[in-house]
Amino acid sequence: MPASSRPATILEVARDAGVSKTSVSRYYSGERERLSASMQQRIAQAAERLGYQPNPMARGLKGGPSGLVGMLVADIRNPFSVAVMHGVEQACRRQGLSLMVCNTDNDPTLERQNLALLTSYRIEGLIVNAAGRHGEALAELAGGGLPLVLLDRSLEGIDADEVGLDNDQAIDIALDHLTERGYRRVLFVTEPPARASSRQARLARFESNRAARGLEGDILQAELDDTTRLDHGLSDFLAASTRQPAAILCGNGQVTLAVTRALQARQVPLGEIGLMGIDELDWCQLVTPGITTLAQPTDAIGQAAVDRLRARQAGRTTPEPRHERFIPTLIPRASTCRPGNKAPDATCDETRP
Amino acid sequence: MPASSRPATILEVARDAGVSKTSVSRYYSGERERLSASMQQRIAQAAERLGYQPNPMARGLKGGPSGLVGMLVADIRNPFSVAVMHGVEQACRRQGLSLMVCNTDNDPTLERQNLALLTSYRIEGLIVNAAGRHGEALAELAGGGLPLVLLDRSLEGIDADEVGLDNDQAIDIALDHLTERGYRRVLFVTEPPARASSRQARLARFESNRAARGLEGDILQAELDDTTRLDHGLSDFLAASTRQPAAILCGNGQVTLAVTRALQARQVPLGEIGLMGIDELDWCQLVTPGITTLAQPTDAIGQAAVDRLRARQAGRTTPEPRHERFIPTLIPRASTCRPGNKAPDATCDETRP
DNA sequence: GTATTGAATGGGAACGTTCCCATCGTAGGC
DNA sequence: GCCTACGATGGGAACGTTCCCATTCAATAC
Repeated sequence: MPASSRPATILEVARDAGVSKTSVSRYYSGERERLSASMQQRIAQAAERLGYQPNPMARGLKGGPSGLVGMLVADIRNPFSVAVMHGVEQACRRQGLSLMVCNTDNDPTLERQNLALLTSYRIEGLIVNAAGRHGEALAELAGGGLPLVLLDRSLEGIDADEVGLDNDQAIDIALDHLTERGYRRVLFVTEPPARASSRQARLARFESNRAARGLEGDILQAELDDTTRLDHGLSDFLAASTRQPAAILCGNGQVTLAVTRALQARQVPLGEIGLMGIDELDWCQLVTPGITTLAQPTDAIGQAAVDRLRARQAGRTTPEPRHERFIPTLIPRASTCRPGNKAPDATCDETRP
Repeated sequence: MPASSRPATILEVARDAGVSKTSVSRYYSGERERLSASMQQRIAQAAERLGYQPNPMARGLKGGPSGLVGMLVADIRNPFSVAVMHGVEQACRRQGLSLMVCNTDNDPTLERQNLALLTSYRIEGLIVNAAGRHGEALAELAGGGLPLVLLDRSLEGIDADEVGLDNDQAIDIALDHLTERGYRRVLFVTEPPARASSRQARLARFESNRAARGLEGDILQAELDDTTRLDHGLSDFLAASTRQPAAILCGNGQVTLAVTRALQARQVPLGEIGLMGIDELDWCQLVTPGITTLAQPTDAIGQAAVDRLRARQAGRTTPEPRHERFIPTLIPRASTCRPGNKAPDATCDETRP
């Protein structure tokens, strides 16, 4: 409590308790049981009296465990990333770990800088959701023994644990749903997949399975701030879809936002033109008539990432890298409800499911 | 580049370059100019060769500047917090500072823990957006000389710099707008203001100025997960508003979300019943017919917070704590457009402004 | 030519920990 | 009753920096 300007050191506590600094150190380093009861008590009292708090800097210098986990997030403004981050955070807390998050704003330079920052703080594990340039730096770290988990991404040349959505299943569920609702043409809209493996995976699955299901369709790749391109792509698709019921499938939440804006701008009636998105967002329920989504189990994903990290930390051996894939939950709403749908299910009756 | 398992130390660089560790230290501590050209070059080469990177732990131990700024965020899932955080981050980057963010999930215990974590890493400044319990700990830190900026909150007994919305002006702008659009009754919906000063400020201003403008109205305080209470409050207000054009003013973005959900559940026609929110969100434009909001300049707020921090760091003296208040921008949409509005402005003509 | 300066550089002690090793009892085995 | 061993404790050397101080050397002032 007596918060002098300079925090108390282990030596001061030791003096105050009349013991050696080694004993105090032991008390705080998980060797508490090795100490006699009376000593434990004296140390506890002295520490309380002086408001002692171990200095992680000094601890980290000497090489002790830091209890720190690092996380690299590509875009902190993406609600999906935040949701997963929240899951990671909770999981860390349960394990007594601290989390240090860095946002890279999709900038490879920042990515590298933040990576340097995190490693310099001696993190014990790293969860990466960042882009993909500079994979070498990551590979190097992983090679050096740092437990590494790739979140929603895989990186070429890196053989690390991965945690994320089961992209194939997600696309299948989406196509099933759209087919069942009577749509015969589907446009898949995605951000440029070059740097994000999950985009690639979704795109690839869409390409290979669309035709197999007898669906017509197309693909639109666009940077989301390039509204012109997006608009044109959507127009073309809509123009070509006068004969068959058509739907749009959005590759992630950001895409859903951009597409919904574009559709609203041209006053496209949702439902008649189907709209479906991967990632559930606050507002999908609110936009008339409600947008059908595939919700990712973000908490579970975060938890799984931390679990993988711990497993790596514990096991001296380096077992097969493990890939954990989660199945999304379909949240059907009226944006995928054709007016003339012959086999309407319950969802299609109400406006707000 | 040669990433040996253990990172290179300053001593190794010194040996490799054939100079003393002191010189290398100087090279990395901003005293580079004091070194001769040839020495600078030799050090740079050696460092490059060995992949040297100063160890912030050791640096922090010795008491040198950490270049670290800490930030405590009450709720990372609140888009407003994230937006400000992003502003802070950018500002830090420009100043060459690193940012360490901790989410407290509105939990006082976590708040205390994270505070301990941040201070133990020798942060040079702290930006706080957290609740309000444990103000003593903060006061203590500020008293100890740590530059402190309160973000969107003020805390009793703490005389620190504050940055945030000009709550009085915000409420005034909102009331002006609603009046102008012809609404005569206004319900102000807010989360419990006990712990957040900005909620208190908005509430107080609403209470004092509503009547002064000749508006009828009421106040609804509710926890947002208590949907029953929210529903009842809204029903009561709507039931009592049959004679006069009525509008709902939401105290922040979270409230806007909850209220919009509740209104949609009871199929209230937006516009006829006015709806307006403080905080601009992705989807406010998308929900039919568009929700009028007051947008906060989040980037500017984040930047200002960092500016305050720097000013404190620089000035040895402790000048008056300064309060910086930002004016929001009105984004008028059709949710505040009465069908029978006598003096419609441009906005009311289009569906999606 | 000597004294004075100041710039460029280096040596070594801290910073607060952890951890290896040494020391001290004391209990158990003979 | 002595030796062994083990449990409890303490001393001191690291860890990688920074920073105070000392040293060197050349240039300038007398």
